[in-house]
Parts: sequence; C-alpha cells; structure tokens
Amino acid sequence: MRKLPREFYLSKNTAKIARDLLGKLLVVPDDTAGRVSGMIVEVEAYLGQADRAAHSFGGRRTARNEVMYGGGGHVYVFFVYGMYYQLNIVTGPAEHPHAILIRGIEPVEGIEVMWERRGKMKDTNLTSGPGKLAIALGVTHELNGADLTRKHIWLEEYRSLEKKEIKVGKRIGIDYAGEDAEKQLRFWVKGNPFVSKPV
DNA sequence: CAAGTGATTAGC
DNA sequence: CTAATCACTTGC
Repeated sequence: MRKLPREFYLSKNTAKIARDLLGKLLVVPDDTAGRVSGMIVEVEAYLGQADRAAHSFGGRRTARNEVMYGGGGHVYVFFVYGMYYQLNIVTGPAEHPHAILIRGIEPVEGIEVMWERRGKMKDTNLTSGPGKLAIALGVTHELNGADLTRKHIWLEEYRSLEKKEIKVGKRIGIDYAGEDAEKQLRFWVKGNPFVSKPV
C-alpha cells in the first residue's frame, strides 16, 4: 500500500482530518521484525492557539512543542507522567500548531512484537490507550519530528468507515481546560474493543 | 481508587 | 534556582 501524501495533513479543518484518520493503518517498521502496524480506532483533535487543552494554547512555543509549528505531516511525540509517550500527528500549514492525538489502534501486523514489548496480556489491552500503543509500536522521543511521508513512520489507506460507525465525544484527561474540555473533539469507531474508554 | 515517575514549565 | 504539574496505566 501507498503512504498517504503530504496533502492529507495540510487542511486547517483539524476535526475533519481527525475523523478521516479513523480506519487508516499506522505503520512503524522495525529493523528485525518488519512491519508493525494497527488500524486507528480512536483520536482526539487539539486546536492550537484557541484551545486551552493544547500545548500550543495562546501561541505558546517551547522546545517541547516546537514541532507543532513545523507543518502538517510530522509526528509530535511527548513524554508525560514520568513514564509514557504520546503520539500525535501535526496538521495544517507551518505556524498553525494543531495536532491529533492517537488514542487507540487495533493491531494488524507484528502483534508478536507488541506482546514482547508490552508483556503477555489480553490483546485488547495491548494498544487501547495512547501510552499503551506508543509502547506496542516502539514510539519514543526519537521519533519526535519524524516526517510521515518518509520511512520511519507513516499512514496507509486501510478501511473506509461510514458516518454511522463513528462516535464523537469529549476529550479525556484535560479537565484543567475549563469550557474547552466540553468540546466534541474525540472521535472513535463505534463498538471497537481497542477504544480506550468506550461510551 | 491512588500511587508512581521524571521531563517540562512557570514562577520567583 | 525550585516547586508544581501532567493528552496515563497499573495494581491494590
């Protein structure tokens, strides 16, 4: 399959790109194990300057979030709670610091490697959360800033979803964001067991 | 349900 | 410089 082109990431309609990410295949090749991949089943949009929940709220620009300003089609990886990496996809043109957090994937290729990295457990617990899937895919700070049109990580077409298969709700873990916490910016595949917190 | 963990940030 | 915080997960 072909990598999604740069154009896919350049729209300023971040919520639309977030919905379109559902059903795409996220691929992270491994030197020895080959392709490790999963279908995206849950995402959250972060709308830059105007969004209290975003790292780039109010135009905040630091060493950590610098890649959010570098243009769509790059990966923003950051570290939280002293243990977990979070994988985001930067969208829009340069200087438009929006991003989409990947919160859940359904394993497709390389599930053996995921078990090695995560430990033996129920498959639905392997990748049903942003911290979990980063471990399963081997995503660390080394991938921060990686280009999704190159060879370290990318997206492919995989499954096309009907509108009625997609659910929308509030984002998770951002209660500090006040009224922005109420925004309907979390999207997931209805009934999929790899969604972190089904509703 | 609460602890764990350390980079990052804001505030002096 | 120091202290508080955090796009989470796991095990009690």
